[in-house]
Amino acid sequence: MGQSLIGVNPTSVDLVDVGKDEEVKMRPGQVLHIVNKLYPYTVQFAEESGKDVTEAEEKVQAEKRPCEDSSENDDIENVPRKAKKTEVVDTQGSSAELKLSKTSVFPQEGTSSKKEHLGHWSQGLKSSMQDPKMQVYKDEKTVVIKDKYPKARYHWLILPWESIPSLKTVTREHLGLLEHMHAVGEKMIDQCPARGSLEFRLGYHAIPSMSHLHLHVISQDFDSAALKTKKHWNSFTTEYFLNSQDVIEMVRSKGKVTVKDHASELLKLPLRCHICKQQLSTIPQLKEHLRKHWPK
DNA sequence: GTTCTAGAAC
DNA sequence: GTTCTAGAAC
Repeated sequence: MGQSLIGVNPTSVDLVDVGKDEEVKMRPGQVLHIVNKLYPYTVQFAEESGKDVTEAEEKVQAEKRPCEDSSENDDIENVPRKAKKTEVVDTQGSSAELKLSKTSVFPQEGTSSKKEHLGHWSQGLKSSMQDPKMQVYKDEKTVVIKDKYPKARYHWLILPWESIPSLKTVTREHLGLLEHMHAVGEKMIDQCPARGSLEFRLGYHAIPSMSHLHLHVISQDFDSAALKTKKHWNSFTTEYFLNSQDVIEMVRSKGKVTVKDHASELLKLPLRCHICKQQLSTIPQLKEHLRKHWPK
């Protein structure tokens, strides 16, 4: 869902959709008074050393260093950084009963009942994707980061700059973007020194844990210390993992993505090698088995 | 999504 | 006794 801003007209509420290609230019420090007649807000754009999303898009510094594994990832996740895009300041005491309509301003800000959402772990990608130290590639539409807990030797996430919560909100309007994300994923593979020896898959989790649409690009060795549970395994090796190409085709034909009802049960399936289909009883045994399929 | 750990499984 | 999994996390 795209963000929307509410007009300043004090007597009527105008919703301006800026979701697609938001063109609301705000400068750091500029103050925008967003006034829902019942719920006044002041949105202030905090300074961010020239790293506003829109600016980042304009820069389009298509830098690529996919596979050169640099140092260890700094653990800067879930720390709600001050230099976010916007700050919402409640200029009036908030009344508990007054809720912003669903299509209202900044979905993640919540209303008042429950707070934290931006600092919640499920929102982690939103901050990671903005962190230059995490970015491995970026262009006008997307950014690529390495999965913080890679489940294989190579595991990237392709994310759109546009705020799309998940596949649930994807429509035909997004087809071009989905195809671009796929193309970027393949470009990452092309750049990878192991492209000749490892297989790769590109796809989405049927029921992702992390908010913000993200395409997984993962090598099929599954040689990773972060791969620890049956859920991990099955989320990448059963139909829980939706091929990017299939998703694109589904959006093209149906205009949306539907997920099978039993998707969540797939995570409980017995451990089975994705290559030879042998069943293993524990994760350690599975990991030992996988070595047989490693490239020589 | 991960961490932690109780208790099931071996 | 050790390994391993699965569910809570205020």
